[in-house]
Amino acid sequence: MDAAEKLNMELNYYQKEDQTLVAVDCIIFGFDKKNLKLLLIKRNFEPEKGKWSLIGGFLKKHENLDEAAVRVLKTLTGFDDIYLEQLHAYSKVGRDPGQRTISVAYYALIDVDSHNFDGIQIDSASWFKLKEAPELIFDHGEMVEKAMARLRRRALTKPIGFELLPEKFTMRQLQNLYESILDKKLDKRNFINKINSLDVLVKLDEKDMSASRKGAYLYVFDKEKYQKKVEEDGFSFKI
Amino acid sequence: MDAAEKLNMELNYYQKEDQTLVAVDCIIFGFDKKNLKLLLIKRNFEPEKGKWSLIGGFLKKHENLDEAAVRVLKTLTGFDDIYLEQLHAYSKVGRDPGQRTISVAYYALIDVDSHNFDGIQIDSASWFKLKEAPELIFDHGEMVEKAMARLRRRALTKPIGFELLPEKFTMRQLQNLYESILDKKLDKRNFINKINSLDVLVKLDEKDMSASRKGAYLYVFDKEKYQKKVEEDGFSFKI
DNA sequence: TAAAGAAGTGTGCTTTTTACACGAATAAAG
DNA sequence: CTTTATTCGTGTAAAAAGCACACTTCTTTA
Repeated sequence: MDAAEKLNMELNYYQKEDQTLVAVDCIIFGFDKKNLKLLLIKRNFEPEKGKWSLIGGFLKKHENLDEAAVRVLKTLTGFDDIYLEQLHAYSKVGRDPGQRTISVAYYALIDVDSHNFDGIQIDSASWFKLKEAPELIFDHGEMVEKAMARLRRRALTKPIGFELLPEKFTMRQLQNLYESILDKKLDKRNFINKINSLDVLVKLDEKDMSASRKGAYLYVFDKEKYQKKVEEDGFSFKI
Repeated sequence: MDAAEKLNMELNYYQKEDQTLVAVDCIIFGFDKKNLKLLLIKRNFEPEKGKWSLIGGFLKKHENLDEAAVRVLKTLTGFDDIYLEQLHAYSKVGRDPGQRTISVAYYALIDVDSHNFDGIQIDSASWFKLKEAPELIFDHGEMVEKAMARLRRRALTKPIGFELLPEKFTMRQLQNLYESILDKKLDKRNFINKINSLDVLVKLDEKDMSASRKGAYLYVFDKEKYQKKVEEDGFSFKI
């Protein structure tokens, strides 16, 4: 039997193949105008009851992975208008001691302040500053690491940072966000010059008075303008 | 029943969850010193018999996804020392008409000339220039697109291009490779200056006489030097 | 010995990135 | 009413990186 026939067999006789549980786990990043945070739950069920983990759920027959991720996120937070991006599939044998499971990780970006989490669906969920997050079960720590690396890269080349901010924000808040994501201080003037040169923000006449006597002008991200620039001029967002 | 209990149920009663077939599909890129190519097979089995596709196989209980990808690749090519990287999980309901299957795509980089494909395991496999590749089954075309985009990004920031070249190569071959990957002409002098400024190649005393009367010096990538620079100086490879 | 063809090499201009400091505005405290 | 405290907002110059660009060298073959 040559290799083609072997593959043939594999592909024809689907019923002989091993089936697997497929899970979706979500790394949920939030930003509260100051710190980058992670939403975790304390498991009140086995296995690993009492330990902290990402939220997750299993893929169902009738849905694709993106839909499963949205469902899982909505179950926990009540929101379904949240930025989600597939990250990586984790499949180590024995990663979940219960049963052979592979997990496809997604990361989500939420503007914490504009979403009311009072109605949060799970009591034992809470936000942790990234650096103060507890140890996580299974390979969830690894997932968070990879999500963070992905976020760092993406935020430099795509305007996803705005997903973490309220619709109206100050330059300072935007800079704080980037400083949190990149984990380093940026120069205020250079940052503002760079952002302005991108020419995708609209400066409002309104001020945010919450952080200073003087007040700081509010800006909004002009998504249409951004997309038009991308399509028409091959513009690329780079910070 | 609150959301926590619902998740609890989901997570506890593993046996009630839908199981899924998990496949691995490989986008195999090759470079023959001139063109970037794709290795495809003509299916001599159902479904979609007679059409072109990526090679693939199913994940088995005892292996993780990386191992499955290596196995699939070895089955087809006979080689198992090939660069592989996970790309994305595809899960559209009905993507495979046979049975509900999700597929995790991997892309592979092969130096075509140094690998003897005479002993290739499947008769109906062949290399296609990227722009001349036939239409593919299922969502394989989408996978190739995404792999290409990933390769373009990666090759600019990681020294993975060398995986596509023989151990010894000329500057011109390296430039041809980058021109193929980026699909644009590069300036010879600027390219060489850039590469030399990275300081990770070793120029040999040997010449390649195959492409010119004069002959062109051969170079090798100094992997140890590269890794040392990354670790010690935070060096980052950028083309 | 002439012709052909790829190999090899450096400079000046433009653009981008980086470093860096002070006056303006305003509310709160006295 | 005046002072104080605090954040906001702004520009320039130097350095580095990117980019455009053309001629000579080498060697084989006719």
